[in-house]
Amino acid sequence: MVDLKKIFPKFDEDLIKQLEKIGQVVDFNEGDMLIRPGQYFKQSVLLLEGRVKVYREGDNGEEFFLYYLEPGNACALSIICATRNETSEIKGIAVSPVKAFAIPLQHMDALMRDYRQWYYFVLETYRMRFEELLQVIDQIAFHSMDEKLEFYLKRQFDTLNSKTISITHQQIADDLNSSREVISRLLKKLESSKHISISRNEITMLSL
Amino acid sequence: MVDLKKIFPKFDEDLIKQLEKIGQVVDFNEGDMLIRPGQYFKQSVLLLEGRVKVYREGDNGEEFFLYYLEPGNACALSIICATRNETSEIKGIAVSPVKAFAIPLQHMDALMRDYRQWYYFVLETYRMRFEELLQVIDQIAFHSMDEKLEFYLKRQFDTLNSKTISITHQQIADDLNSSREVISRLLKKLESSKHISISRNEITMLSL
DNA sequence: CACGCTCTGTGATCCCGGTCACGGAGTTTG
DNA sequence: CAAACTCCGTGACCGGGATCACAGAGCGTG
Repeated sequence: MVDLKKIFPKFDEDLIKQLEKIGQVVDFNEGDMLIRPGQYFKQSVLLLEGRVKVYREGDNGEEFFLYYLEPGNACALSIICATRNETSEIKGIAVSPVKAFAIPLQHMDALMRDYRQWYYFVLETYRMRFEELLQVIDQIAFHSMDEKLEFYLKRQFDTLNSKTISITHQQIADDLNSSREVISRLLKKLESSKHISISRNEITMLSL
Repeated sequence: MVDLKKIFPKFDEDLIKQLEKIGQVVDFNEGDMLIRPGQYFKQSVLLLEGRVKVYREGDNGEEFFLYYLEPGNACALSIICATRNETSEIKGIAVSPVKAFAIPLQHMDALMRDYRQWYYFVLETYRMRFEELLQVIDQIAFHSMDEKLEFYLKRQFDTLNSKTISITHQQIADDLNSSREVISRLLKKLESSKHISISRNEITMLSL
């Protein structure tokens, strides 16, 4: 059994016990698509281990990186869509092996009613994601490519919690819905201004 | 007293009575700023009459139109920020005289616990706004100016529920964080392709 | 080691959209 | 009605970023 208490320290014993009773652990491999565009959620999903990259998908198959889900996070949409049986056009891909905790949607009412910490958690989840979307909008509404790139890199270093990340210029271009050449050029600029250093398949932060 | 029941038909008698007991009606004039960037919410706000235009604000005072709040809507952020005493950088301006219903945040716990319809409402509010933000991201991430403009116009016609809207090209440009000249030119194109017709301070939809 | 693959660097070109400059049309105020 | 202001139309220009074309660099595999 997984230690829910460690990953969700704010939940008290009662709630943990209840969750353990009604939910179950699900495993995914790296590269699996946890959240499919247009899918109906039948359960809420809490992330226990691993990392999930969440994209918005455009009409012609373009992708735009939104945010990462990490252990202790819930897929905000799974909670809400779950409560209403709605669908949504986002895509979530495991970028490492993932353990998740699935809670069938029919228990949401009772959890909400009986456990204040649960609805705090749900609301907080939503607030955070909302905030994050607003920041994404900032970037693409008000900033030019070089600033978007910097913001993107900061988030990567930050959430991956490392000074170097393994990624190709093409992948960055995809995440930002731009093109490789542009990203390469801008990375060069960041390198010559001593903010990062570049090598094949890798970018390491010097100072941002 | 306002007829809450008419505006929130999904709420049952008990909930309505409770809301009437703990909340109060607040009036705003056209042009008033209901939601200020950086403000702390002390209450949740439900909209009873009028319309509120919600913007994201950039670092240098730019604005970007996000969505309208209409009667029956709640300011999603006021609900959540309220529960956590957080702030957020969005701006809401009354575009007509507004009646709102304010509920002090200390009652949220009880409402959530005691009234299933209330938390359905809160979650649904959030889901809708989330969805709307995602659509905004679509527009600015994947589409060019003419498509953004079309999307923008559609939303205006749609939410204002009218074939003609009163607005200047400059205002549209501001809402889309673009410039008047560009908007004028694109509107001209839409006019010559018989999708809209233009006159001073007014745009009327022909077919979109 | 040679070949092939993926990833990166760089110039040339093009186009959308932002900016500048200006004139005219419509509306309001004295 | 004349002046002043707001709103709109349009040409000229410029720059960021998308696209194309190609070369070289790094790395794996037979």
